[in-house]
Amino acid sequence: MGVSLSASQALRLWQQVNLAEVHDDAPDLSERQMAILLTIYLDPPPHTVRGLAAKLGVTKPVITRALDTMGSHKLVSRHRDEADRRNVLVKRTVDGALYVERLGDVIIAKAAELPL
Amino acid sequence: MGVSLSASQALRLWQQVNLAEVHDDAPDLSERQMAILLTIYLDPPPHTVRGLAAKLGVTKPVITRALDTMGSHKLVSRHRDEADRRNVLVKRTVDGALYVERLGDVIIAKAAELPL
DNA sequence: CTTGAATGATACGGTTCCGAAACAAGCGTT
DNA sequence: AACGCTTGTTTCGGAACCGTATCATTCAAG
Repeated sequence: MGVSLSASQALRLWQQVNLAEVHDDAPDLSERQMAILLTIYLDPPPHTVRGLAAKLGVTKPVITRALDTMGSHKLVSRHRDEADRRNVLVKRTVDGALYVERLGDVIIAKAAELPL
Repeated sequence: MGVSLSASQALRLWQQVNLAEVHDDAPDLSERQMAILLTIYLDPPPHTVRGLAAKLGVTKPVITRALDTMGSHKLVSRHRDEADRRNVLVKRTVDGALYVERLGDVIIAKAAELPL
């Protein structure tokens, strides 16, 4: 169970992927935005503002603002929960799925290049 | 040569490490700041503003501002190059080394927890 | 109904960041 | 000394983000 990494490999991987992301034209996401985006795409729905805030250990406005920004980039979308109209359900988008998929490819590629 | 990751593992690793970083009290670094910090700590010196800008593919003010912020957090330090006083040499700090070391530990731990 | 709790969004003052342009300082050559 | 060239910083208006507090809407229970 698990993937074994040396300290050198772990940090080099982090550097290489971050360098690749910075080099790209893709929108630079903050750590918080990245955590939100990946949680939406990896964890089972539904995803609410409150739930995301709890999972990240941050306040609700942080989530609202991050969704504003990522929504303007079409990475996520918001919909009222018709069952309980207080809730906002955060959902995936085509662009967001492409972004996440591409990120995964970069991580895999950089991991494959790591020296032993 | 290299570490083999599935798409699911790669993305889950990225999520878990980002979640851990967000949850921490440690200063939230942007992707660019992270790339700079790791380059300073992993790549051989000397590190200049111009060199970092070239490696990241960004303009010099981006580096200056990132060094301002990270310097205020004591993660890096700046020193004039006495051989050529136009240059600024970016150097490591004790706090920065601790930050990087801790990050490496988190990555290793999260990688070890990945399901097959 | 009305009240209270829950959920998201918004307002506020302050900080950081952006890209582009202008600036300041140091070097090397003449 | 004076000129270009390199290096790093600063400035500018505009945007994003922070934490705290407040607001608006909705639900659910009395």
